[in-house]
Amino acid sequence: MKVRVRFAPSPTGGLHLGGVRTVLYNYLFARANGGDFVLRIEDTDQSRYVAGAEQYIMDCLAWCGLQPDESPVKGGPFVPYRQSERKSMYLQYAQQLVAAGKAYYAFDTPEEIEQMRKEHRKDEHSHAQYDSVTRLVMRNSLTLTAAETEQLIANGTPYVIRIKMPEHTTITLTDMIRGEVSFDSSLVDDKVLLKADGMPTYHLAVVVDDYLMQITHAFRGEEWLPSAPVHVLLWEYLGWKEKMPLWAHLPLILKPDGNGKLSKRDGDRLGFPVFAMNWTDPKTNEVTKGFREMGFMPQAFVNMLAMLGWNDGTGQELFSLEELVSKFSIERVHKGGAKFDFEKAKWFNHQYIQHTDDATLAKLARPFIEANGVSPDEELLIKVVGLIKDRCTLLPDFWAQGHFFFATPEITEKAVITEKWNEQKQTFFTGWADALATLATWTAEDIEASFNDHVAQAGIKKGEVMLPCRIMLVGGKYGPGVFAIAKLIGMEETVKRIKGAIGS
RNA sequence: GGCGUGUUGGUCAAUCGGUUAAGACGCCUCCCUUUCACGGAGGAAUGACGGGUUCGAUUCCCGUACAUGCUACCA
Repeated sequence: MKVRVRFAPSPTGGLHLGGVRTVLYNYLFARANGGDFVLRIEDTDQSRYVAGAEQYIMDCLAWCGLQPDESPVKGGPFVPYRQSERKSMYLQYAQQLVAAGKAYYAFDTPEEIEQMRKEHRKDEHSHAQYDSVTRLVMRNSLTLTAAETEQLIANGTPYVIRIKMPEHTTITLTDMIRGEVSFDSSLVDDKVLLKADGMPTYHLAVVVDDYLMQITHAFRGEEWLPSAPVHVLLWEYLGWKEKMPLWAHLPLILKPDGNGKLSKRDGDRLGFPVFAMNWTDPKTNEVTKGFREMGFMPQAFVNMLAMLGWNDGTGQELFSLEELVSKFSIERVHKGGAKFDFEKAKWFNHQYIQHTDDATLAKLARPFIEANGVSPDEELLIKVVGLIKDRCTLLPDFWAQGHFFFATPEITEKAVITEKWNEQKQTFFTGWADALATLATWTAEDIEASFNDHVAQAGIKKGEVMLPCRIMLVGGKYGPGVFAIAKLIGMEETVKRIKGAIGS
């Protein structure tokens, strides 16, 4: 049987780190097994619909290089891929369950349910949920006569269809990561399968669609584990047990400080992105930073995510996507959640920058440089990138570390020059600047040789003028070797900067 | 509260009964660099607790603690 996996997000906002990792694991598994990777949009909750979220999710996948084989826009043999467009398909299965005595109609209003919960919460040992004991006192097709039920439906009374959980049955499933996990059916409530608006809930939709789309392996977050018994039962009740996918519940990604699931809020609070790309909330216009805009390379981002909860056992940390495809194994995924470490994430990006050729890097860095209003010549940019990549961790660093190559910098550390300034230095720099203008060849070596000559002539220590020289050219105490900088910005500009600095 | 899941340094983590308990990030020291990084060499730092099983437990089992997830007509 052909391997088929799916990523099934709900289009309600930005795409979280954990979501991308789920996509990644799906993708790797599909590729490694010659299978299909499906993107299915789980938009059954119309009240949570967010405009643009679906497109945004697809854009994120494209940026990461994790494109689905089948999706709402790409199509495929199992169209449609949006659950809202599949609405009409679910009722029959819900009815089939009712007919088989595995589900029932429930007419309770939200207020009535809330009332029931309130009463049961008073009793410490009660479950306060719609289950095998409480369903006997609620308004549903189990407590009403068949005629009453039919009448209510005929009258257009809103109803939902709930699964009828069996009593005292142990439901066991084998998780690819956790092994056998079992639950007591009595402790699971009668989940709503079909909502009053005719839409299925996630529970029905995920089973029906996974069956219809012939999904063979289902990866999802650990937060779904408690409802897994409902899904297992549904596969059984619908008569599809043989076709049930193999489950894998992925560990959670935790916040760096304290504990708990990593949320968008933690990113804002601690100053790092949580979403793959910038997300603008269409209602509030609030922008949440993304890894892309913060200057991560997609390959580094993906590599980092792969290592968050998985390793190949050898200690290797840098993997190309192709390598991941061949080496990834779901069995080696960790059971426990991992705290997200932004410092480590940055390290990955630094590694990728070092391993990327200068021309490619120049293209990646360009938008972050142009964001500052300059548009350097491609050849120059490539040289600059090569000179400063060592000290760049994120793409915007190419501007921070290299802006002085593109425009005369503002001197921000003037004190370094002025504090110990004297006649001797004045003479040295004036003389050297003039000498530079007559230099036969403009190489870093020649520039330095000239510098050394003048240092000797002036009778001062090289160390006394090196740093001031750097400040004149760069503006601050950073950057690559001074003579390499002079070489690249050219004779005229070098002389201009030195004279400009002396003059002021 | 109930149920599920998890627990090796600050963080990510290797180990599939016997090791001086890898490696990486971060941190500290030194070297390199007349800037800052990069790089190099060192260093500090780990099996939650209590019982078993075993010749021997980080590893297997049971408790406890702690953490976390879920307990919606949300996914």
